[in-house]
Amino acid sequence: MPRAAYHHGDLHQQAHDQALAVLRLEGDSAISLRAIAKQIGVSAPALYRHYADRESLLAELAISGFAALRQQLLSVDQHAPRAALIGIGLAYVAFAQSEPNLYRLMFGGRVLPKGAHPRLDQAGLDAFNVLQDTIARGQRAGYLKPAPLPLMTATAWSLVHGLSQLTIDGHLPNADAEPQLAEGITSLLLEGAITPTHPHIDNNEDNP
Amino acid sequence: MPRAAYHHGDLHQQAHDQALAVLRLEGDSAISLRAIAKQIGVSAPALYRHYADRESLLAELAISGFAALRQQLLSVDQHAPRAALIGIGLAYVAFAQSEPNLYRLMFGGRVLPKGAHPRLDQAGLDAFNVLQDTIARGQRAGYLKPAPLPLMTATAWSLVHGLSQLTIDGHLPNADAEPQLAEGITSLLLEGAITPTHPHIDNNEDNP
DNA sequence: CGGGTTAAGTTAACGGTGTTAACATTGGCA
DNA sequence: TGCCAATGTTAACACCGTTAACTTAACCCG
Repeated sequence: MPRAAYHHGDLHQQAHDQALAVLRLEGDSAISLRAIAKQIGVSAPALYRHYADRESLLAELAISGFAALRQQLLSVDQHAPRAALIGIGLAYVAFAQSEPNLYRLMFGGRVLPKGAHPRLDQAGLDAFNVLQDTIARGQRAGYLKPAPLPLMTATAWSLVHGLSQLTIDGHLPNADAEPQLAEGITSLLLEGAITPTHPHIDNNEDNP
Repeated sequence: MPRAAYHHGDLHQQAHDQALAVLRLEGDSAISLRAIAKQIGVSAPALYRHYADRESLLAELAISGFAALRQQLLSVDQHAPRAALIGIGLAYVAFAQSEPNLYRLMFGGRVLPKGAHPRLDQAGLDAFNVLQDTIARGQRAGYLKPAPLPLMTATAWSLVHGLSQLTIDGHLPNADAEPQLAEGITSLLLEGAITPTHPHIDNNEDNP
């Protein structure tokens, strides 16, 4: 077996795990190849046999993050359209809140420019498609308006992503009542924000 | 007056400007105190007379960013409620798209943990309040539902923030038709995503 | 006007980083 | 068995943020 062997045999996976642990605890900027190598008990350049550079390591973490997010979204019950939509939203926000640093890496944008890591882009698309399919199902069931699918998907994605980002970074004042917040927001999108008493008369006067 | 003077006289502002220029071009991770000092023609530790550390410099950039965002939101015409709400949304997204790297710094979350820079938190709140006031006005005018104000504000903020983040990072497929997208999304939130059959009149859309 | 206090700059240095070059070791296959 | 490719090693380069100790200049006050 591997008793201080020259060839480690498991370096790739072990570096991945170690980096993920550091990411969870301290965020992506705290991930250091040298520190990871030292922790594993290997020299720093050894990591370059398994990752082209630091960014590739981070990309791989983000890829597994998107896969986990996708799994979490796939586990939502798709029976009733409304429950499915709200369930997707709650699952999405719950993922972000349970893995804030991983989520920030996945969507940070600072690292990982769009086209640099094709597998990353694909993983993001795969998660995106779960949400899109749920919306399309809601439309086919007649529950959702027949608005253009890209528009509806962009709206839903923007809403859950924005809420996730704002909550995990503490930007929302009145941060009390979080679970109700996510559900209330989703409901508000579904049912609309304007008063349903009259069909919209646009140029309404505003003073009392 | 000061030609190659020992006391620079304007170092604080000049470092701020230089850092902002680098931020715009290459993002916050490319901001280096040593490089900025060299560019200005001063030694690196001189910057520590004006900024406690690198993070403080970044915080100051973010503060001025929030002030600029607030000004842009304040310039929206507040006459008609619906136009005001859509205008705020468009102005918000336009700001993010015109200053993507600055916007990422302001909301990145990686740098600048919540309570570390009180002036930053206050600047964010000031911008937040412009949006919140607009929503409250819409409620007083009877245009918006009388839902809890924090809920409505969180929803609107999440939506525009999410859309901004997703578009500037290129996460949305079908990224065509951007201006329509922002307006369509805002309208969708206002009028609701579900088919208006539920409010007990003339329902003929049917589907199991 | 002169002198001291202090704000604002200097160089030198510490420990850390990603990354490359050149070399060493090993496992597996012809 | 012998070679080759994969996978490690050490040394080194060019950066980085930050601190300590020192120097210069500006200003205020007696």
